[in-house]
Amino acid sequence: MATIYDVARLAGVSPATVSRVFNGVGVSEEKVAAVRQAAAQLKFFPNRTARTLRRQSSEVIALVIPDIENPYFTEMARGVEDVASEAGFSVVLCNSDAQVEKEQTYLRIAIAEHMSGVILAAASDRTSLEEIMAAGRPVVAVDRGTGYDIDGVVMANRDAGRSATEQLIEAGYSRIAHIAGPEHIETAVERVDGWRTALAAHGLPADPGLLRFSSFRVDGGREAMEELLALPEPPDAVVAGNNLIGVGAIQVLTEHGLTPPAMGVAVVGSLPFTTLSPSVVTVVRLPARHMGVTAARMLLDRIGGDDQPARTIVLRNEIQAATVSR
Amino acid sequence: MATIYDVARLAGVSPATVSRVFNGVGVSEEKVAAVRQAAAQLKFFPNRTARTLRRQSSEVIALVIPDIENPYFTEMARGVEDVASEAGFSVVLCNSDAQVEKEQTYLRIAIAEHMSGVILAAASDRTSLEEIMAAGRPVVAVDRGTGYDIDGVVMANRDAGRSATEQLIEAGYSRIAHIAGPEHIETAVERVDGWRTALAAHGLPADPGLLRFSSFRVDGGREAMEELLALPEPPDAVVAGNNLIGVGAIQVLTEHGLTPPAMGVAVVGSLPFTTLSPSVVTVVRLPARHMGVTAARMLLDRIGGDDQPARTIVLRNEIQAATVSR
DNA sequence: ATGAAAGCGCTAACAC
DNA sequence: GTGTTAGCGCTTTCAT
Repeated sequence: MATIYDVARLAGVSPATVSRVFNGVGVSEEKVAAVRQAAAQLKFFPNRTARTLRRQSSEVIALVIPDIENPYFTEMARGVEDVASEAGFSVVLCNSDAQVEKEQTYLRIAIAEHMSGVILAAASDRTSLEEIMAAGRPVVAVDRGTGYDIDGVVMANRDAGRSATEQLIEAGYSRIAHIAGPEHIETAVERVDGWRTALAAHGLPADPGLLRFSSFRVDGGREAMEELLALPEPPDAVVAGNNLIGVGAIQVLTEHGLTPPAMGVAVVGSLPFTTLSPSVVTVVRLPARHMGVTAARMLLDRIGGDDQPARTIVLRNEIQAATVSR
Repeated sequence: MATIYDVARLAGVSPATVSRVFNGVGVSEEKVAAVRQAAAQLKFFPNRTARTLRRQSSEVIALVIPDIENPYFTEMARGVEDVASEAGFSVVLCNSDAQVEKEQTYLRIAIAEHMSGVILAAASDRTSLEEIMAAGRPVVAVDRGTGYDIDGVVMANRDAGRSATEQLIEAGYSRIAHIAGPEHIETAVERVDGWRTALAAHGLPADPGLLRFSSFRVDGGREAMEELLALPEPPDAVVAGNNLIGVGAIQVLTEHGLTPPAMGVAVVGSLPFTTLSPSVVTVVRLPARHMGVTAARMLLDRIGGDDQPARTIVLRNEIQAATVSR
């Protein structure tokens, strides 16, 4: 690999001048030409590691998410990436696999690699940001809060849980179960809250047996749905706590010949790649891409030196109601 | 941020000793203890940028894929990640968005950031690897070949196309269309080949109107399926060139009241998050995770200095036939 | 506008 | 086993 010195020698200038050419500051026309020509000839690309070491910062941001196989997060990632690359930043995607330890490792890498900032969908409410905050790197929380006083972008989760439930009530269902995500994740708890609120508002029972905490994954949805169906008095409808739970629940229902709307189904989150007709399942669409875009903008602002007090932005959902009921 | 010098001073040793402690070479028990204690107190983490600059290599590999929203690639990413992190490497995921220019940018970043190697699912047959190869960084191709003499892991695409088609033939369909991926992508072309072969072997027509080149995405599948249905003489079955095309095609069929098996459907690739019964659609399962695992192992071997001639590994598929026909 | 030179934080010879 | 020291390739004062 050619260095700045090789280019300088070939172009007959100093290393400093080569650096200036690549950083767009005042250099005379002729020298610019000479340097560019020499660089091309040597296939020179500036060594980013050296630049980062010298500058103590790099145009890279980290996006840490708990499940790279969940389309909700990849859609968000696209939003982040579009904004970041527009601004000349690269995004490195880190999959914490919902484990606090892995997450911690990635946060340390972000510090140690001089990344400019982090967008984080926390693995749990036990996530620690001490180190990264001590390092002075800006962090924006997405999807879930963190317990720290930092910027954040979240969905209107209570609303989402409530609307999903209300749609089922309006469609005439009355024994409405809820398969929620893990109890230690904020979004899950808030959606449960919405489900409770809606039931209470309509004088329906929130039978504890109808609430299942599960994982935010397909198998979690499957297991919980099986349990619900095995109940002495099964529900006649179910609210799925996220997209993957929805997929799992519907799979099980299909296997039992209870394809919606035989049993009512409402899902918080878009159904990824569904082949179902949109008329049979109520979906509360969560603007994942928009969340990514917003978070990236906030982070870039912070990187740019913005130091106003921390803000949290709550994104509104869009409901897409089933038109068919049983 | 504390440096190695700060730690050395506090622990009463030389910077070199601190370095040794963090790199696991012979240091006396007491000094190790002193250094660890000092490091903890100062919240010291080794600066990776500096280490990378010095060592001229970093324990990071890049995984460049054309569509981060496609579960096929994220599943593969998990495989890569599992192997890599086991070996102490981090993976940075780069989304080329199927654009050769973006891909080129990421490859340059990989060079400039001293990453140890790259796993690449090429955006197109025009992908250039000149620079990265000149930089001496190992590259392993996945999913698609590259036209360069490098290691690769690919699926048995012809087989996949052929098996998918034959399943439909055996189920009694005779006018079998194929919605393929882009014509400039190897995997797409090979699957077309398999489709042709199967039809020929059974004396069925490969009507040119029944072959549609499209994008490897849901909307590509949708458009092509609409076109096929609008034909004066529409097909009675269709082979989808990948998972997302399959989703799009089935969506359109459902909207037209032609849910499989009213029209036969076979998909090359697993249907992500499907809520359909497995009995109605034939699926050729592609071992995406395994592909990632294999590629990561090959890359790590190369990084470790392995210099045997380039190998290409072809992964076998598993067919999961529909049990219901019309 | 340009060059000389210092130094970012770490590692790896090389001495002892 | 441990310390000294010279860079890795770049940016950035400070002179000129």
